[in-house]
Amino acid sequence: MTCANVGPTAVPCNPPRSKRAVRSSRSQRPFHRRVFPPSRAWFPWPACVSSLAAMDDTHALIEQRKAKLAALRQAGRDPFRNKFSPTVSCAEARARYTEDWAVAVAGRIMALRDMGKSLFMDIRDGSGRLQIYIQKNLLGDEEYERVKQLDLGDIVGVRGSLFTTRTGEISVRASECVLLAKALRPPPAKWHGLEDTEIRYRQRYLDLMANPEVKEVFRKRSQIVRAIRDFLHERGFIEVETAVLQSIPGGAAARPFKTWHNALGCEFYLRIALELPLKRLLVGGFDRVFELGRCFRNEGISRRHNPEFTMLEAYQAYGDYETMMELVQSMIAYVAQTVLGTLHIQHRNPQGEVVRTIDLTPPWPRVRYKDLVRERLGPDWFDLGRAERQTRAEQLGAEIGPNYEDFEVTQAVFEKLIEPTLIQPVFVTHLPKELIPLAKVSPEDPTTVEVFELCINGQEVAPAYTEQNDPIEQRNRLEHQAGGEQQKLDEDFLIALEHGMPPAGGLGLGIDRLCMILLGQESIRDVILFPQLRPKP
RNA sequence: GGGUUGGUAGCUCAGUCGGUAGAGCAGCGGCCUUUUAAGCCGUUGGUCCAGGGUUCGAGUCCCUGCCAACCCA
Repeated sequence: MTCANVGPTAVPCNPPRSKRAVRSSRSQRPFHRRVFPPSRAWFPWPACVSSLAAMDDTHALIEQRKAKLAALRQAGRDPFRNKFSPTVSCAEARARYTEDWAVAVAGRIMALRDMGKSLFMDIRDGSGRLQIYIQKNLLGDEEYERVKQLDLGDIVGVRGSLFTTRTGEISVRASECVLLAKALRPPPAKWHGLEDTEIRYRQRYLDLMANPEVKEVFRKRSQIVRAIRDFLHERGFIEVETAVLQSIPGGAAARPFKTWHNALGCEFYLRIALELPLKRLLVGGFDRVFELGRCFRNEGISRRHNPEFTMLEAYQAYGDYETMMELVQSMIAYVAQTVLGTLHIQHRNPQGEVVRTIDLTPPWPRVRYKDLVRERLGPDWFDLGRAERQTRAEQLGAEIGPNYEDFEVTQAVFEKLIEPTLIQPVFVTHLPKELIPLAKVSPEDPTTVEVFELCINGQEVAPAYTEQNDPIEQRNRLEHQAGGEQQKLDEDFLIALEHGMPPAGGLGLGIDRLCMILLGQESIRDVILFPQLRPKP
């Protein structure tokens, strides 16, 4: 739909930082206390959410529909049928049109054009739209009057034969038109679509009903996920499903959601990453595994952040970060080609103008972190004194904490100034080892680690490492990360590593963000069917 | 958490300087048997987000709250 300028992420991140922390770790923001004032006693819906949903059921529009419902029941007509079997979908009927073809179709009434003794009706099913033509002399007076009682939004089944109207539109000349489900509430719109963002997100069904392009986004999202699965299966990966409830949330630095198991009488956390269980599976002998799963982080909500989001993590034994580089590059190119039929992704603004084109044609450039920093911030950046660097960073607009180490200062500037400019895909490699304590040190430059961060559209989309498989080193790092809180150590994971984990490459990929990029959506809410909003009081 | 913008009929939106609450579509009643944003005539529909305040008088000005979007943390 739309795509505006991509702002900087500008969230200074404190190490240790996990690869899986695709979403920058953010400061805890307590939500407003939730207030539940006494509900109005006459109000029938406990969770009234919008003016549309809040239509009191004594509203005239609802009253009229209920009256029609009652009349139907009185006449012995069931307004909610159990079954009607269409022989074709609306799209099929149009695509495979032959004159006088007898069909049965079903769908929601989207438009009614009453001509007196005949009327036209547009119905829509999951496949698309189809016009129905209803004539009084074909149906008989009684049935015709019943059809005239139908409302926009009702779901009907129609039998008849195909023909083409004078203006060339494929239509069904109805011999029968039965109500399958009465809509008691009016549909949101006719041609404006539904624009109220709050109703769009809270009552997504209305959004899908009113805005075909929204439906297309989610259809494509489904195809994207499917293409990812196909690609990985083709490469010999197996898909697994690991536990969402964890007693120690690991694999990233993020605040978890807490929950409680009644029978076990203990606390659980919703997982914040998929990493640790998948590595256990490497130890167990699955050499290529992936999981597409929901992760949960108890942090802020924004255009780029939803509390629950979908991650892909893939691990390949006997691979390294370069293996994963090839993997993710091929995968995203495959997905784009398969789902979109192109490697050139156009992002448009609300006016429909192309604001940028992302070229996913492989190979994507690789650049070392330090080289990129020198190029953008000056060749002498790493030769500056501590104070001088901080001063320059602040001049450049980065927020620098008082106790920042040198690498943190650099990273803050990187995230604020460099990352947002990385629109075309690029692998930023060899990050300073302090920044990512969970990857393996690079033999060629021991101040860096074997990692990459894939940046597209000004955001980090997919980080990958050569995975740490030294259990002693891993324990040191995790202990450091836990800050001495032993209960946060996933002891079983460390024991697993002690049994020997093959050298491996690991990849994390934010599916929601990938969808944003591929589908040109500027808000994560537009690629998540039911984004989290504050519950209405 | 901070800033900005917004919340008016079922939907999309106007509402001037503070002076009777508006339009299109939807709905309802008519006319119309190939229309398609059908058309024509008539018509119903409002807790102007909520609560305070200023004022003779508030959709409009002020304060507080709620919800959302965007920007920033």
